[in-house]
Formats: sequence, C-alpha cells, structure tokens
Amino acid sequence: MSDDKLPIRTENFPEWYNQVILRTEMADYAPVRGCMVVRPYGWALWENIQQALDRRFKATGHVNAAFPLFIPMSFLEKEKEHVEGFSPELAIVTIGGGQKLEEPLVVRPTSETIIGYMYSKWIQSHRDLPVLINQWGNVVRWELRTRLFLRTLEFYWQEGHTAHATAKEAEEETLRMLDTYADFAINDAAVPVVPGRKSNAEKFAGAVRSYTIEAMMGDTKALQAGTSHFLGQNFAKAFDIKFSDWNNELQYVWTTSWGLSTRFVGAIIMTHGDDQGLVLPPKLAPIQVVIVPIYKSDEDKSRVMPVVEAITKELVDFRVKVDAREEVTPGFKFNDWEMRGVPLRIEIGPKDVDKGTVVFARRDMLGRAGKSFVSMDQLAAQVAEMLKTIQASLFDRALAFRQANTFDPQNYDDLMQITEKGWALSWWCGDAACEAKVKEDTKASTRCIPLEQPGGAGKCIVCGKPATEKVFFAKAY
RNA sequence: CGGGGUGUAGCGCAGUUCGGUAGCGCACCGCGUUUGGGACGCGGGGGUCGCCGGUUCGAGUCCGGCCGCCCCGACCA
Repeated sequence: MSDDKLPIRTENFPEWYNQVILRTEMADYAPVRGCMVVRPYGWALWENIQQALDRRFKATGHVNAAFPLFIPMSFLEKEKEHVEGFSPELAIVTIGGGQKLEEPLVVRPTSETIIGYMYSKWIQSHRDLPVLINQWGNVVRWELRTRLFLRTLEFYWQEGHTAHATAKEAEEETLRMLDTYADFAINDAAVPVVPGRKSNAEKFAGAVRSYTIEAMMGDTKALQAGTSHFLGQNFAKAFDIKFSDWNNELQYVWTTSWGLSTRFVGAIIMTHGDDQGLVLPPKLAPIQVVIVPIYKSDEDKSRVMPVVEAITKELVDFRVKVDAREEVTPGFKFNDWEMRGVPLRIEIGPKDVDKGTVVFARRDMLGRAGKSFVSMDQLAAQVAEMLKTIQASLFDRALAFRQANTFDPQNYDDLMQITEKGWALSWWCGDAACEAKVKEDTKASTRCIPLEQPGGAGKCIVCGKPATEKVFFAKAY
C-alpha cells in the first residue's frame, strides 16, 4: 500500500527505481542475496511480454520445448570461449541425494551446450533443417552486483536456438529475431531501441557475431534489452552437429541463439516511469483501465454502482479493474493507481451519472491536463482510441528523450564530456584498443554499431585513423 | 573480493553515550463520522531487540566472535 511520496527520480534514480518496484508490488527481495521474488503484478507484466513475443516466434515458424536445468560440467568445457566467458559466474551442484556426484552439474547459465548436444542426435539430413526451437525458462548466473530485474542471480527469459544448413540462412535468422525484438520493443513496449552489432569485446561468449537492441533509460544510461547471436559453426563443431547435404556430403550446421529476459521489465520501468511511479504501456499493462466509483451517501452509491457495472461489461475487451474499496478515499485511489502505472483511469460519480458522462484521466498527462469529460456513448471505442493515443505518446516521448540526449562529439575531450550526460555516436576504427581506452577514461563502453549507418567514412574519435562505421559509446547497466 | 552503511513490531526509526525489564510514526484490527486528488476521532493487537558466547543480581545497551542485507568500485541478459 502506498503511503507517502517516492524519491525524486532525477535526484536519486537508483533509489527511485528500487522504491517504485517494491511499493508497486512488482517484486521483492528474496532471502537469498541477489535473488528476487517476482510478485503477481510484476509477473502479470512479464506474462504480457511473453505473449507478445511468443506469438511473434510462432508466426515465424518457431516451436517451444523445454530442456533440463542441469548441464554436465564437461559440456561447457567443449567450447573454449563459452566456458571462459561463463565459468566465473556458474553455480555448480556437486552433491545429489546425499552422494558426491561423479561429474559436477552446472545450473544452466544459458543452454547452447545441452541443446547442441541434443541437436547432434536429432539432426541427420538437410531435410531435418532448419530446427527452430525456443525455450521459456530460468537461468542462473552468479553475479557479484545485483539489481532488481536488471541483474539477479536467477532470472527468467526465453532462449531461441536454431540450426541451419547454410551460414546465410543462419545469419538471416539472427537478424530476423533481432528485428522481432525491435518490433516488440517499439510497438508493444513503446521502448525505442537501436538495433546494432556488438563489438568483439562485448559479444556473447562463443558467438561469431552478436546483435543487440539498446535502449536509453530515464537517466540516459544504456540497457541491452535483447540479444541475438550468430554462432557460426562454433557449437556445431564442439557438439558434432552434422548433416548430409544435397550432395550427400557431411557438413556442420550453422546455429543461432537469441534471448530476452525479465530485465525488459526493468527497461519498461526506467524508460517510462516518472516521479509519480510506474507508467506502463497500454499494450502490456496488467491493468489497462481502472474504474474509480465516487459517492458520498448510500443513495449516490446506489446510483453510481449500476453504471460502473454496466461500463465494466461494455469494456470486456480490455483489462479492467474496478476499485470498489470502501476504506480508502477516491483521492487515495488516484495516487495509488498512478503509482502502479495504470494507463487510463475512469472516474464515475453522481454528477457524471446525471450528465451521462465519465471522466478520463491519462497516466501520461497528470493533473487537469490529462482529464477530460467523455460521453458514455461508444465508450469502448473511446477507450480503445485513448489507449492507442497513450501508447503512441509514450513512444514519442521516449524517442524524443533519446534524441535529446544523443550527441555527435567533435573530438576526444568532447566524447568524454558527452559520456557523462548521454550517448555519443562516433566514428570508430574498430580497434579494441581504442574501445578499451574510452572505457578506461570514461567508464562508457561501446553499446552497439547501429545497423543503420550514415554511410561514407570518417576518422576514429579516439586514434584518428580512417573509420567506416559509427558506434554508440555510453554508460550502461 | 575491497570500501561504506545497517540490523529493535509488517515498514521507517528512537532508545545504546551513562546497564534497571522496550517506545514513536505509518501500516494492521474494531466502532463511528468521512469520500470528485494521498480523511479523522476513539479503542485495540503485535517485538526470541540479527545470531552465538562472555561480564553482571540484572544486557537492546558493555566485551568477544559470527552472520545477513543494502549502497559504492573490477565481470555480466
């Protein structure tokens, strides 16, 4: 339950973030360090994210399956970069049923290895390809510094794992799924993202190329909101995934993997939230419309409640909540649901019943500015229209914010200044040394080389050598 | 793993200096009045004071040890 005000977002962003999550009952700290409990309101948001993604996966021919939580330690060791990347953050089971295990079992940090092993059994011929499997599940990475939703020891996600006959096909799949993530982020979450390629230093352990969608949070820091990897034949060779091609010659398959996690809940919170609390995009909000009935006397109540009921029936196609609590005042409810980010509030009192109207109050425009009197005629259509408007305004606002905080540095000093206050889009020669120097000097890393490039050529912002691509430098979560 | 902070009712804290049997606000329960932007009155319930040990007639308070959690730095969806 809400009592007093939240921390001011611009004054103490991390504290604001924590308080919003705890107070809106999205999640809570678990008794184990670095672990969280996703509470029903947070999980409902995640379920809507899952549905939005899952229907896109199905539409592109993918099917769901479930692979085990435990992976033999030796599996991870088969791919050199993979084990090097993940070994510092593995949880390892050494005892089972009171007996010391002959081979330790890793609690999966990701499932490329065990899925690769299974694919080697299942794939014989080019006729078995492509294999397009997705898994919804949880994974464990023993992180040192944790934050609710953004980085916890255990998190929930989906991981897609596909196998293809040709490199071209696999690369297409990698980009198709990156595009799927971008489409979801932009159109359902109203989170503007930059699709791009990761530098070698930032790529997934074991991938040939990694792609990402990067989003700017309300404090201008960057968040990797989803990733898609072209794994080449690295895992095919490690797990001997071979098929007979059209000429009856044995070939290694080409694989991809792509994932999006509960971290995205954090992305939504930090993209749209304001001092009043959460602001949820209508398409994903667990509650799209909250109805607050207003009355003083029993007589008023008996006039208002039937109208509330009738309206609720009319709005069956939306996720509607009627807040009929008697023990708190309407004013309290307004603040409470605003904190919880419900996109649209409908107030109905005796005066409205008399006039045949209701009050719409938009979450994205607080106070008087966001209130309007609306006729009860065609209410469902008006609600649909309003939710659409709010959805669009959230995206526009977030995009404008990102544009206002993205800069084109003219020299290295300029770059150092910019990384203190936003994103820098600069020419980069591609040399890891230049990248490392920036990180050393500014704590900003390369976020991605956007797929959309200005073209032409320039000089590397760090060393001045010729460069053909621009990269985003920014501090990141 | 290093630095900082903290642990007393569900939450936020006071009490620890100087030992004497635990308190405040919010939340919770009951009744009544309230209700168009965070209501109020009256009455009530709830605590092995993080854990273990020591000193003492007596420990939330003093001494020793341990642990948890949060925040800040090196790795990461």
